Amino acid sequence: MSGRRVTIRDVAERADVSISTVSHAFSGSRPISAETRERITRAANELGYEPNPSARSLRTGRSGIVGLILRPRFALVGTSDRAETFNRLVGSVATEALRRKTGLIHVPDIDDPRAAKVPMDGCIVAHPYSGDRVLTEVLRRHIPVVTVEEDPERPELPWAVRLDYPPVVDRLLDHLKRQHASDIMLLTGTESNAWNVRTRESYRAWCRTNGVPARIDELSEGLTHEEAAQLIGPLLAAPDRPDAIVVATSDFAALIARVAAAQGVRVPDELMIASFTDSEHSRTADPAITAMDLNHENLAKEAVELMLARIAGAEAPEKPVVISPVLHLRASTLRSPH
Amino acid sequence: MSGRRVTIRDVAERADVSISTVSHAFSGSRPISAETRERITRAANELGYEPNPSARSLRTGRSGIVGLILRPRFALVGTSDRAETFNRLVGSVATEALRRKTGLIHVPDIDDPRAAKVPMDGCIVAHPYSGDRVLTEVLRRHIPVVTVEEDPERPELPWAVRLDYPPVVDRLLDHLKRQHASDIMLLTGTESNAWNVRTRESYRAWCRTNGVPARIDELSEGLTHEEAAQLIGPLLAAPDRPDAIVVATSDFAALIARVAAAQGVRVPDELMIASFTDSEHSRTADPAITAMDLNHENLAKEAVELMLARIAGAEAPEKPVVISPVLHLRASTLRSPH
DNA sequence: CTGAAAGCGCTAACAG
DNA sequence: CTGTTAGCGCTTTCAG
Repeated sequence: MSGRRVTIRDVAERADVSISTVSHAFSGSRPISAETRERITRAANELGYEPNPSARSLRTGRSGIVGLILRPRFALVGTSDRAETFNRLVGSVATEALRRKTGLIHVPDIDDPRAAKVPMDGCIVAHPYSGDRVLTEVLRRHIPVVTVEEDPERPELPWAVRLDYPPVVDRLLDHLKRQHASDIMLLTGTESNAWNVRTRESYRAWCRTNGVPARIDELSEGLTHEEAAQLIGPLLAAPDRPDAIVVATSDFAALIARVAAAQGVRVPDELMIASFTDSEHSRTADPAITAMDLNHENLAKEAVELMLARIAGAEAPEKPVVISPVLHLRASTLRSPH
Repeated sequence: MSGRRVTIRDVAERADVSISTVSHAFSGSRPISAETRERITRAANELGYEPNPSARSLRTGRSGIVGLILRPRFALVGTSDRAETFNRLVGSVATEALRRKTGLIHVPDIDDPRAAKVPMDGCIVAHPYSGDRVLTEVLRRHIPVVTVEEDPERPELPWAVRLDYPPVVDRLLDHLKRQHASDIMLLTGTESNAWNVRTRESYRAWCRTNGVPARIDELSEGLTHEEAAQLIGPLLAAPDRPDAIVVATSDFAALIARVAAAQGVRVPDELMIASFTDSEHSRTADPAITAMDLNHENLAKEAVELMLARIAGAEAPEKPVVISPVLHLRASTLRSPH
C-alpha cells in the first residue's frame, strides 16, 4: 500500500520549515505567520498527514481517551430492559465524551490478562457491585476512576455520581398509600449494587416510619420472562396477594401487568404496579406503568465532567455528585376516585 | 498521588538487569533464566509496573485497538428495536474483540475535528449508507477498514461481511404465498443502506418472477410509534388492505399487530405480518411475528476476524464474506388449514 | 543467556 | 516569529 506513514518530518521538509513549527502550527500553541501556516497546511493536506496519536500520548502523557467499564452482568446478555438501560448509559456517555473531545474506549474486562492494555487517562466504572472486584483492580493500578453510582461498600469514594433514591422512593410509596394501598410488596433485584441496596433500604425505612410491615421478595434480574412468570403467577393467585407491587425492573413490571390481566386481576383497582427502572416496557404497557427513571443522561454527563476534572488535576470533591431519579406517575397507580 | 509512573527502567534497576531483559521477560520473545525472570517479576509486582501502551504502540506501530463506527443514525436515538439491534451488534463485536485480545474503541464521529484522534490499527464500519461519507473519510485516511454490510454504492470493496438477503426473502414470500396471501405489501425503511436496498430489490424480483404487482410503501425507521400508528391505521382500514404485510422493523410489525387487533382485523387469517429484523417485539407480540434475524453474532465474529486478518497483512479476499440471515416462522404467518 | 544503544513520532523547553 | 534538541517508554537489532 502506501509505503510509509507520513510523519511530521515529511511535512516540515515539504513546507521547508522545522518540525517544531509544524507541531505548533497544528496545536496553535504559538504564533505562526499566516504565510508559513498556509504552506504547512497545504503540505500536510497534500501528503495526507495525520499526527500519530501514540507518539503524542507518549510525549504529553495524555491519550485523550477515557475507558468505560459497565459492570452489571446482565447489561449485555439480559432482557431488553437491561439492554435499554445499557444503551442509554453508553449512548449518553459516548455523546458527552464526544462533546468534550474525548475518546471513549470500551473496556470489557480489565483484568483479563489477554485483554489488550489500552492507553486511558481515566476510567468510568458504571454500577459497581458491593466490594466490586474490577473497581478494586482499577484503584490498585492508580487509574483515575469515577464511578456511576457508588460501590455500596465504599460509599466514601468522593469521585462518584450517585442517585438520591430515598426521596423518590418515599414519594412513590406515599403516593401508593394515598391511593389506598395497604399492603405494598417490594420485588427487589438480586444484584448487590447501589440501585438494589439503596432502594431496599429506602423501602424498609418507609415501612418503619409508616408502621407497616416490610414485605420483600427477590426477583433476579437474570431471569427470563418465562422464569419470572412462573414466580409471579402464584403470587397473584395467592389469598394474601398484595394490593401494590413495586418491582425493580420495568420489564417484569410489564410482565406482572400481563399476568394480572390473564388472571382477571384489575390494575390499578385491585393491584397497583410500579418499577425502579423506566423503559419502553413500562411506557407502553397496558395500563402504562408508574416508573422511576434513572436519569442516565444526567448521570453520564456528570460522570464525564467529573472524569475530565479529575484528569485535569482538580481536587477531590467533598461529596459525590448527586442526581435525582425522576418519578413518572402513570395509570398503573392512579385509581379513579370512587 | 503516586509521584511518577513506574517505567521499565525502574523495574530493571530494582531487579538489577538491563531494560532489554525486562522487556523480553514480559514479551517472552527470548529465553530468560528462571532466576532472572523471577527477580524481574517480583520487582515489577512490588513496584506495580504496567507497560505504557503508547510507548509500545509508538515502537511497534500497532496499538492492538480497533475502532467501531456504527452508522445507522437511529441506532442510538431510535426506538428499542433499533436499540436492540445496536446492542446485539456492539455486544457481539466487543465480545469477539475480547476473545481475540483486541481493544475496541467506540468512534462516534470520525470527521468531527473536535473528536480526539485515537490510535487504531483498523476500523469496522457497520451498516454504511450508500456512498457513505464516513466510509469515504476512513478510506481516504488509509485506515484499514472492514464493513459490516456493504455500502450499496461500493459493492466491490472485498473487505466486507454481508448478508445474503435474496434466498431468505424469497423463502419468506414463498411461504406467504403458500399460506394463500394474494396481496403482499412491503413497508420498507427509508435509510439507504444494504438492508433496505437489498430487501427491496429482492421483493421486487420475487414479484416479477411470480407475476404479481409490487406494492411498496415507506415507513421511516425514524418515526415514533405514535407517528407510525397514524400511518398504519388508515392502511388497515382501507378497502384495498393487503392480506400480508412485510415491514422492515420488528417493532412496527408488533405495532401493526396491535392496530389490527384494535380494528378487529384477525392475524394471521385476514392479515399476515412479517418483519426484516427480529427482536423482543416480534418474539413477544400476540401473535408472535415471523421475522428475519440479522444474525449479528456471526456478522460480528466474521468482521473481527476479517479485520485482524487485514491488519496482519492478509491478501484482500476475492469476495466479501457472506452470512445468511435466519428466518423465524411464527404464528403471524401460519394460517390454520381450513 | 544478557547488555548497550538506536530510534518510533511527537512536544516543549531553550535559544535565537 | 522560527529552529535545535532532548527526551517520553518501549522494542529490537547487534554485540557480547
